[in-house]
Amino acid sequence: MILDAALGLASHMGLEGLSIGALADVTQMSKSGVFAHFGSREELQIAVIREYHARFEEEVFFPAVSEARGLPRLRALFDRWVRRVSVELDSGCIYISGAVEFDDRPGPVRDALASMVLAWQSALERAISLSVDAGHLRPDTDSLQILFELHGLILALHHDARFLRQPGAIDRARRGFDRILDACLAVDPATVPRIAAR
Amino acid sequence: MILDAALGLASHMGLEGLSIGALADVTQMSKSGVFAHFGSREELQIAVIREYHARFEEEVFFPAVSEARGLPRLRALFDRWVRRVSVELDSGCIYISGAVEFDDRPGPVRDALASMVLAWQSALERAISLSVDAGHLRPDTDSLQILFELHGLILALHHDARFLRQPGAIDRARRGFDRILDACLAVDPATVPRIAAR
DNA sequence: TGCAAAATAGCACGATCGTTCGTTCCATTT
DNA sequence: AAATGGAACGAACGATCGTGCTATTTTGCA
Repeated sequence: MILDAALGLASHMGLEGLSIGALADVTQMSKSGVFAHFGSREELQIAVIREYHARFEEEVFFPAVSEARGLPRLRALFDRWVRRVSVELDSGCIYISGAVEFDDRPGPVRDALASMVLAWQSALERAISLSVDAGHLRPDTDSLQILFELHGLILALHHDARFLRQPGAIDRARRGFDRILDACLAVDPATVPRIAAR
Repeated sequence: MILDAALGLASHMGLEGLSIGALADVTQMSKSGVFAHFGSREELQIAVIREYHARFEEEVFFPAVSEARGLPRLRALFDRWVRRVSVELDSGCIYISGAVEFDDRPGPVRDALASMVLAWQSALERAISLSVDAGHLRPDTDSLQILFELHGLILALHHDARFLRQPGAIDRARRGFDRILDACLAVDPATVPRIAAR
């Protein structure tokens, strides 16, 4: 319950803005009562990161891996990723806000955050590579480059939707996805039945 | 001099992490001496944003508009943008960090930040539209979509270079730029002599 | 039902935050 | 020579921060 409140608070104020006092107010507990559960603010932040990671896996990664490997799975991953970032229209992505807050603040919090982000990125890169192996994407596809550009779409979505409050950012992200992958589609139509269709 | 120090501090700690006490330490002044120049913390933050905007214009926008309109100018804009975000490898982009910090914190600071970002985005969009008008890009080019994707490349660059400390992010951003624009190049080779070349 | 253990509350601490106030110093002007 | 203005200073304020310590309450198990 405390973790849940902490996650909600951190999504609004960022990991740095997450204070034990505010968390105590929200949970109707005393500061020391909250504090005892974590032992330090850093541990609280790390616990929040881990919890966010678990939910991210549950809502984005796990449901998507049940899709057929290759483009369908990749599309499902991106689609759920988009939904996660934009549905959280009033609860920002901790991966993104944390990356900005801790980009030059070394320490265990940054390490925890980075390892989670890297884990997600490598999972996504694997899905891209699998699409190549499955023959859906051209063999000379640079999967790390695709990863970079897809990540950029999500970051731009987060920026435009959350900061600039521009509607239509979701569509732009999806259009970007299609455009990026269209350029890498395998030329042999036999190997790609109709997977690329929206 | 104070503003200069404030900018350096804000690039490292973010606009929210910029404190008057720390600024006084850096400038070897008293807190009240610093404070008197701005009247409030919010005014200090806004002054920093304005100063950053001025420097951004000076280093990115103004030199690029001296290039021939169309693709050369657009490429120059992106190139200087990339350099600004990555050269500041140890002094983050305030536009980007500020967008995350103030994405759900209404007020004059957010307004100032948003207006600067929007100004820059519309300037970039104009450069894209000009490339269409000049015949360098296909007439059916969606300039706002291009803007969205280019912005994504910059954000991904900022993320990978600053947070993940991954070398090669600059190249990925540049490659992304080429890929995005290659797909929109006008088909008539007469109108595009050799502008698309790296 | 009783008892150990865990959870929570209460209180206080040093530090830092933004801000206000009165004062001093120096340069410029009258 | 006197008066004025701006800039910086030092001290202090209330608030909040994270973090200890010590009771007290609640919980789960024998």
